[in-house]
Amino acid sequence: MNSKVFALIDCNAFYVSCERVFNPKLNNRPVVALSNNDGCIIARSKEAKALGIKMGVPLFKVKEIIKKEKVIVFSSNYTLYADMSRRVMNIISEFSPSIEIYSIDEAFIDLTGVRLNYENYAKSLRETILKYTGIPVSVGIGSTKTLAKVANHIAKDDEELEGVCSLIECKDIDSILAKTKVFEIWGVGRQLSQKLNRQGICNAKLLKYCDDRWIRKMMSVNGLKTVTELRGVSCLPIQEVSVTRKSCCTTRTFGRPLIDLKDVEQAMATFARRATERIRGEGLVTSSISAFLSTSPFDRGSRYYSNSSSITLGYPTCDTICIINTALSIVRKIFKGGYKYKKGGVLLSGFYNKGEEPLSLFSSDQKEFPNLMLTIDNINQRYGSDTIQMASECHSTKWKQKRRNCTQSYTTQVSKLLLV
DNA sequence: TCTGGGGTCCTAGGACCC
DNA sequence: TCTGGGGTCCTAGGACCC
Repeated sequence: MNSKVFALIDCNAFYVSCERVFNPKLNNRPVVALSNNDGCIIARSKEAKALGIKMGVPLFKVKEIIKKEKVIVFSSNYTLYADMSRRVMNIISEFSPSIEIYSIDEAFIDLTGVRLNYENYAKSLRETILKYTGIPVSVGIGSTKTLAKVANHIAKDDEELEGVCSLIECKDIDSILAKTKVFEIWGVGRQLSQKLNRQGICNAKLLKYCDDRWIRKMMSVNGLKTVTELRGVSCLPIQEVSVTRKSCCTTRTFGRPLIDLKDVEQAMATFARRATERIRGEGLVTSSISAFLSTSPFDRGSRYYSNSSSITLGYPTCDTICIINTALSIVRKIFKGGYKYKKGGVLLSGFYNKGEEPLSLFSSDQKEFPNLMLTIDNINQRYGSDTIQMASECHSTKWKQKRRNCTQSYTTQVSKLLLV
């Protein structure tokens, strides 16, 4: 048998589940978790879904339901979620040597050649994760990653399956695909599904039997891969080692609109510093710096403005001072007075591993402070990421985001440990 | 009052080369 | 009268994912 077996492990309502681990009173209650700036709902418990609260909806649009039904609302606590994710992933790695961590709450594993019953294996994985971390997961199993995704949806929806669904022994995958809307297929988003629907292709079974050349034209090369995977032919392998990233950005919606250049500069200096600290932690240097600013696209009362620009450096660097200065020079160029800025960001790209960057013939005036950077990183790692800032940030709080109801860092700070 | 953040990949079109 | 063909590289914009 040369057919492959993939499993997708996906945490159920991950952010809500993390909060429940440390506060069991939340069990069986409607709970939601919010995006940054307390803007949108990005995780919902089963009970909250049942109230009709949709994924991604802005908080203010469901205020009524939340009040009436006493829905519990959390600002997102990424420090906690990242640590809980690490624990879940560690357990999954023990069940398969071949794992791809796909997102904070999802991982693919390769089960090809496992001699045990796949469903039993998945059930024991699920029980172990629940027992050791308190996080409930669903497992979908299929001969391709795309089919494992389909199986995972079924495992989540059908309570009788106890969180595990395998399509490996399934004799009639087509009838399952017929019940899967094209929008639910991994890799088919809003635009593509509308386009397919207009052509009369509304479910995965119809898509599976379309002509290859037609699919290539409609959905481009990745779309053809998706459809090939629906047919049971694996084209998307497990990506175990994370390849070097191609870009790194820090962007935020400001807690309130900024009007003055000085306030915008302070926020953007912080974004530049955080992005630089991240690439430095990964041993990278950047050769291209971009910055963007925009007003709110939802504010009908004001004129919309958005602009960005980038600068290519003559010499790649990971020096915070140099990168902040470059970012601020872009900010001064794209900033226009008289607008209410609501969002900004700094994007770094054109990376090299430190020590492998090309040397420049003309960069003798380049000033860098590697020892200073190392010291700052050590301090910030130990005492919290914003402990040492650059003077250009001015310890600014004007742009700071809303975070009305955020739980503490139960697992990453000794002083915040839960007392029992 | 109030609408997230961080990524990847593909394509079309323009500039440029000989 | 009549104005090629083949290629690379870069960028902006749009699609997708969680």
